[in-house]
Amino acid sequence: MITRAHDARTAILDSAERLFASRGFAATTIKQIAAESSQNSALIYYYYDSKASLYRHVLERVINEIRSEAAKRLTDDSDPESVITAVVESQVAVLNNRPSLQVLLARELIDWKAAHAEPAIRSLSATLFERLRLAIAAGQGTGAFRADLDPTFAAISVIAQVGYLVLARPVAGILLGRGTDGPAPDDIRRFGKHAAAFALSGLRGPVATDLQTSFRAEGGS
Amino acid sequence: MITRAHDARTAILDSAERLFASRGFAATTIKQIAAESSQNSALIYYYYDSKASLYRHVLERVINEIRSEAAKRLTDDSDPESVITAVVESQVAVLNNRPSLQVLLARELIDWKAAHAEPAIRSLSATLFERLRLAIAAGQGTGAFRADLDPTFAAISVIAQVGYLVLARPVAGILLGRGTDGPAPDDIRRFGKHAAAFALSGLRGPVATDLQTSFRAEGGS
DNA sequence: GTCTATAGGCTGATAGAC
DNA sequence: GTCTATCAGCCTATAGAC
Repeated sequence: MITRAHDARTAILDSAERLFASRGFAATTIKQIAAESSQNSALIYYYYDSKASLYRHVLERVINEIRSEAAKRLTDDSDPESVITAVVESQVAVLNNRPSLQVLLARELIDWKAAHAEPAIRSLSATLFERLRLAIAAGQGTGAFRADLDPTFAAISVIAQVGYLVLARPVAGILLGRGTDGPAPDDIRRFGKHAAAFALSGLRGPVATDLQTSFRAEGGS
Repeated sequence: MITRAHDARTAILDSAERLFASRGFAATTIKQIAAESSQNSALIYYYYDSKASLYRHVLERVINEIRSEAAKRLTDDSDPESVITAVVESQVAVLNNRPSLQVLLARELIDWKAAHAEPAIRSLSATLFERLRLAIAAGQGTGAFRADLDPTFAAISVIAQVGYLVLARPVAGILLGRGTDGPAPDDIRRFGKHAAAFALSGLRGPVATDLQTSFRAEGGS
């Protein structure tokens, strides 16, 4: 289960991930995966039932990595503002460290309407997203955040910012003057800081209430 | 140039747009397009040089529709806040009226890194996006918006919200309790209203004042 | 302009030697 | 486990009748 066999299996999975991410499922051939991983194309069918099965295994691994990366950054005792910052920072980290993860997920969304990833997305939704939503609702409860926003909509607005940078990478690159290769890693880091500040500012609302007179200068300190 | 010929040509274009949008370029075959449009598959090669050429024509038409739809909603004398609202509403309108337009653009981004759409995106960037960015900068100049945000980043945050709903449609659907088919048209309308409000709130900042000095009362909850 | 027929190439997948 | 050889089917694209 380990050593040579493990290596070949993993090499196939790695190459498949790269190619599925960069070209898409339909445009990637088994022979391309074999060549990229320096393995025999028939060996792919020894380890995986079909191209579709290989894709499902690739996707499963990607989803687990995204889940664990995100979970790692969320401690249980965070205040609402920290939760929001942590979520955005986690998006930036995944995006900068393993770009193909989110690209592959993006393709899954658009190519299969998330048919393979639906259980995983529901799971992430029930844990991570729900945590973000509850943090926003909690902030509204204490008066820290304006109460007239729908917490679910607001949570989507939080994740949408960096999410858009992933999904519309070439557009973001052009808008930032970097061309269609997309934003540079440092652009993404800086945009992440902006996104967190923008979201917090949007949540706090236009006027600090009498009960909640604390705010901090973002970007200045 | 009109009547029968025009009809066949347009029918091919229509079906190609639908199929390229829903399945992607590589997964769509010429015969599928022929069947969907009730035309002979060889006729497609009479009107278009190749599958790739047909795709480019489809994309060109889509881009022109997006551009004209967006331009229609932007008058020249709008104040900063109206510009932001108009941009978001224009996104919602396109998304609800012609969903395949933005899906096709999304696929172009991810499948070809916007290689075919780059000139159009640059053009849109130089007009529409620049207009949004300048509106934000103008608002900052009058003190209506907080000055510590990068106008380009802020403009991306504005368009990212509805943009994410398009690109991550199945995710948004799950998060909103609608399943992988994505948000309902009414969800999108309501989210559009939220997105404009959220963006304006984020831009206005925690205090409505022309002075950007702020109190330091950390952890004041 | 619209059709039938088909070429030529590549794809996913399998059989079977080692 | 890893390899070679190969098949059946589908794909884009073209030739040529009408």
